[in-house]
Amino acid sequence: LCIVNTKISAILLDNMTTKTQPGLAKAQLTADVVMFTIEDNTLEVLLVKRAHEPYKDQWALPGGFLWNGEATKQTAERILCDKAGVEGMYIEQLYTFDSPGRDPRGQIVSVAYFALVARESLKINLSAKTQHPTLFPVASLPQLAFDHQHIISYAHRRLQAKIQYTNAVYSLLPPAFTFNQLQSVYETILGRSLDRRNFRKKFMSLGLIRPTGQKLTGICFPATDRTQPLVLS
Amino acid sequence: LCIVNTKISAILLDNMTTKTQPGLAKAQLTADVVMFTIEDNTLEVLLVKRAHEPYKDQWALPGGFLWNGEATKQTAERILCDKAGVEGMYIEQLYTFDSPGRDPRGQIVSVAYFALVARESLKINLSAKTQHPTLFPVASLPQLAFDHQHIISYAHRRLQAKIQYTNAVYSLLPPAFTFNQLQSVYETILGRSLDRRNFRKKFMSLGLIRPTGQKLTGICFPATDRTQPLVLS
DNA sequence: ACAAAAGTGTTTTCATTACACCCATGG
DNA sequence: CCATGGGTGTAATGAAAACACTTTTGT
Repeated sequence: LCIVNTKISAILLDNMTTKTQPGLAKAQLTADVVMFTIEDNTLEVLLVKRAHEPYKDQWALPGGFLWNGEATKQTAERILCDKAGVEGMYIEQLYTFDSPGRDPRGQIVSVAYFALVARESLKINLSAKTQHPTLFPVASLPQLAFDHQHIISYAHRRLQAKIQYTNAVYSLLPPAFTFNQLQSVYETILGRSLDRRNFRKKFMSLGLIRPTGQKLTGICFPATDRTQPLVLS
Repeated sequence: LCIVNTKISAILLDNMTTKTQPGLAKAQLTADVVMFTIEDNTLEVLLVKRAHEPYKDQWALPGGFLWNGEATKQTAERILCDKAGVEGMYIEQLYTFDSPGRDPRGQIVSVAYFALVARESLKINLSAKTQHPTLFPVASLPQLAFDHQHIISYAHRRLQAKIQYTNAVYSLLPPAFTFNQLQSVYETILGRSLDRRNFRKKFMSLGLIRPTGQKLTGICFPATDRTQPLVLS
């Protein structure tokens, strides 16, 4: 199997400069976004209803084809801005999905992104053009188009891993929040309950939280400079 | 900025089914592979010499365009097989690089893979077609084409993180190896020295190593079933 | 026999887990 | 006054880090 390819690879190398040989894939690139938010202690993801075939009228991740000169991350941000009216959200590349056959229209490769947005800053745009963007609880998703169910599972696992070693979770919260709200976000994402005292101890030792001093209302601000741990007052 | 896009996004949505609108990017997809190996306590990466413009005669990661019906992972494996004569290596998707301008020929998106191969199983193919595949120490790379320097740095960081929680590093070793060889691989990748006793203790407690009993030669086999810890004899 | 590499245990420190009662608020 | 939610500390466990001498092998 290995040796047979030698000859063919010569064609490939020529292709790298001529760019117009048969056999070369005419893959198309899309960006799909898994946008998470939290509402009523439930982890939710933004879906849209497909207006066209394939998978017409089924729910799907918001996504779209790249524009000229655009990076996939910009595509993802643009799409999210259109559907959810939110800019400057936390967004990162998740994985590139490219199994042949994942899209019946042909070889369509999707660079998936995952985004975190606080529910408060979401302004979902329900005009006819936006394909009815809707939040669904991750725990009870409808039937999804393409391999989007798989992409969401992957994103959920990434999110669970990510909150263990980063402060990305702040993106899901308003600028000021209580310790219990923070813990509740963790519990929601991880799907299990955590010990209140240990949770507080851990977070305090990380120096990522600054107490506001507003004791009775129990409000904490996220550290403004998140690279530099802040001293407790 | 956000609202202006609403109108344009309607065009995009139509495009999603018609597929032939102006403004849509005609991006091309390539796979590039960062193949690591270890030789003489040095971490090395496989590079090829570009035969054509752009960056003619400069060193670059082995890579190539997708074929029809091929997944990018297959592309990466095929390329590695051509240049390094190795099949069944450890390979995983690294990241997708797509900054506009990364390739002067136009919008060329690269799905980067990273691979680990034991030096012994490498049979580098030096025919004229293979662009002189050569191993370079990661610590002293030549000037590289495109953003390949950046991709290699990213891969190196991923490798450093990965060996902390997986046994992927076995792919860099022959089937039988000594404890010190194993430790040496870790030290090479991490770029710092580790305590011999703690290293052995840690690995033994993980149950991922099986002693061969061949005490004087000090050979250990990697566990054949790596999901099931093995009992020590 | 000398030098270089391989083998071996103990102690300390730190992070993680488990666990229960008091206080304040609002109805 | 009762129920709910918010606040707090200690003890046990387990993992990680620091640390030095003996044995073996090859020259």
